[in-house]
Amino acid sequence: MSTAPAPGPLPDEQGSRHGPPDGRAVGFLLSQLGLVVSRQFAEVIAATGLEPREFALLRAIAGAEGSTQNAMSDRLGIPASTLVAVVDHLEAGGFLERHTHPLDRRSRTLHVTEQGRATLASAMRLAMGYEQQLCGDLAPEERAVLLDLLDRLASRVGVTEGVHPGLTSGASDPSCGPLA
Amino acid sequence: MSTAPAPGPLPDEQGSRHGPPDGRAVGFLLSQLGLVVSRQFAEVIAATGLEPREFALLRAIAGAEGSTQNAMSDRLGIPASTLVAVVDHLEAGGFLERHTHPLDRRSRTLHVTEQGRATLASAMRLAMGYEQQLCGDLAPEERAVLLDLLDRLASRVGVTEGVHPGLTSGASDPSCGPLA
DNA sequence: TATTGTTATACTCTATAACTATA
DNA sequence: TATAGTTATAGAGTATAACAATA
Repeated sequence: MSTAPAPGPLPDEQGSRHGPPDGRAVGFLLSQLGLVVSRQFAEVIAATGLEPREFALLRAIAGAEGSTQNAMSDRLGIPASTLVAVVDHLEAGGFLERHTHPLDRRSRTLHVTEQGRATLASAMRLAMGYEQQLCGDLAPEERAVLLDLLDRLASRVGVTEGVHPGLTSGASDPSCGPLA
Repeated sequence: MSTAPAPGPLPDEQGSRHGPPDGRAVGFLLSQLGLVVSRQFAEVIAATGLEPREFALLRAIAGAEGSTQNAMSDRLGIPASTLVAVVDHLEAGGFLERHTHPLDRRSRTLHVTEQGRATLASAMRLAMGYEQQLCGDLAPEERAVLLDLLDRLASRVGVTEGVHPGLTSGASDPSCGPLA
């Protein structure tokens, strides 16, 4: 699947009245902003040694201590084979540990270490700081309005709450089909 | 550069008042929406045989007929070596032609064919249709408000109008630095 | 010697599918 | 026979640098 961006705003064609009345495109802006915000977010939390999806996984485990890799794979939409590498890296960094499941020795349960929790908290603070900075020009009511509008687009477009499509295996993703 | 997505919304930590008051994150929503919208847009215009960046290039050339590859490379922020493949594909599809520059035989000027123009117009209609569908739940004033808010975020975050960061070479991109 | 376009190389990312050890 | 995790392999995409033709 090509994850290539939308190519530009959509100026009116003279005469035809199909397009937006102002020649600007919500889709293009979202595509631009989404990419830039993702990159900047990655830069911001890089100070903690975490990549975004490692942060996401660590947070998910912290909220469901002792889950198996399989469970996490399902929950985050990350293919099992991909998850292995992420867990490897987090374990090598001392952020989490694998234990063998007491009842099923095929399974590994995942546990956040003390260092993992500290790092997670620190990454959380950085993330919230970035959110504040990103919205620094917006009055609180404006931010509320923006959140509402984005939420409506998100539900229209078929985005699952809290699950990022970038972590999901894209090819067989139905939400990625012709149109929602 | 990792273009990995932001990992999730940001629930309040009890006590500390650094985060958003509602536990939802504009950054995360933008990251989610941007990716999904990009994918859907690609699906929508795929009917024309164009990929998003081919669409972008074809549009740019149509608006600056006879430009050289170098000029286009600069303008869109696509590395010259990458542009070659895109132009190759567009030329093979009959959408544009390379001519040798009359004054400098190193340079190739780019020209949209008749078929290219027809296809471009068709892709444009599809794109505008997608924009309409995307914003179908929004009243016109709401859409105007959304555009205004997104524009303000975009300028704050350092997004160049009409230039998509996904086309730009990410590594050496200053707008991708620690923070804007 | 510098520049345009091209090609070659290397590197990252990811998905598919084989493989192991348990069940 | 089926499942959890792992490893291996192959493909897409892209950036870097070498290259040929021209200036």
